[in-house]
Amino acid sequence: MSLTIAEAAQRLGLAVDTLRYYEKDGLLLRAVPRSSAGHRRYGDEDLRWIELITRLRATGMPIREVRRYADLVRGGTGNERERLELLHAHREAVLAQLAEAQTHLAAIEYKIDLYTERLGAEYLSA
Amino acid sequence: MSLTIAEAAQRLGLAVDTLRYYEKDGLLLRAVPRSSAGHRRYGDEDLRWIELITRLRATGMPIREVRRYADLVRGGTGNERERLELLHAHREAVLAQLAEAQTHLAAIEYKIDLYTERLGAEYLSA
DNA sequence: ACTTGACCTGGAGCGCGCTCCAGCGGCTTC
DNA sequence: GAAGCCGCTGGAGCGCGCTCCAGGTCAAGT
Repeated sequence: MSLTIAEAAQRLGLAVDTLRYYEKDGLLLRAVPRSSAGHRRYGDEDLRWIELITRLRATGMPIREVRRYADLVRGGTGNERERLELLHAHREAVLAQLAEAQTHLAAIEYKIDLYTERLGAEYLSA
Repeated sequence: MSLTIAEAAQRLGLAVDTLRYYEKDGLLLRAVPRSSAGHRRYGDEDLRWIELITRLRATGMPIREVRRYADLVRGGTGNERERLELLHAHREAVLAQLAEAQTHLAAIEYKIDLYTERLGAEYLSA
């Protein structure tokens, strides 16, 4: 029902240091609850939230903007429009970045084709 | 026919410092030719090469691997297969990265839909 | 002759996002 | 009760990819 930091890290594919860093840096919705020994216990909600911000990070959102989003959610009801705007802007940025990457990829693939052709010819002439 | 570093930077969308840095770091195929005053003059080939490595960079290839590729090309004929392997591996990495980004994006869009719905309901009830 | 401005070099500095470390506390196992 | 192990904290350190700076050279304009 609740995981140690090592278990959470493994499940999320993050380092334990990263989990502590995210918490210290205000990226989480709350201070993660502690056991009697003062050890963190990650609950389902913590895990789901961290999964979401991991997706934001993995699509290029900077830490500081993730924090802004977390601040909004922590702020409670009433700023949904702002949250939506933030996510929407990020979506647009990701789409633009994907399109750009595809253009670059096409150029790189063209280069690959040139080499493949060249090596094919060499192979035939050998 | 040949450009100053400022002109080259503008055309390539890079900073002049970045151009000098790339050269110092061995990412270019040759030392860029100089004017009598010792100022760099970028020729067409220089520009085309930098354009290519900019695409590699923009798709996430680390500097050190760009250098490896440049080393190969500088090495002359005979290592085409290695070059091809490097580019091919990069292509695979980019494709994987694009696929992953799309998965993350879908999850983020789901979240956006939730907010949109919520705000829509609020609008109707207002 | 002097100013201006673009460029040069070597090297320091920086923002980002972690990652590592020392020193310590507290369960569990023998 | 000693040893091992996991986790804690605050803070330093690091790799990446630039970016900035001081101090200097050179060519052109006035």
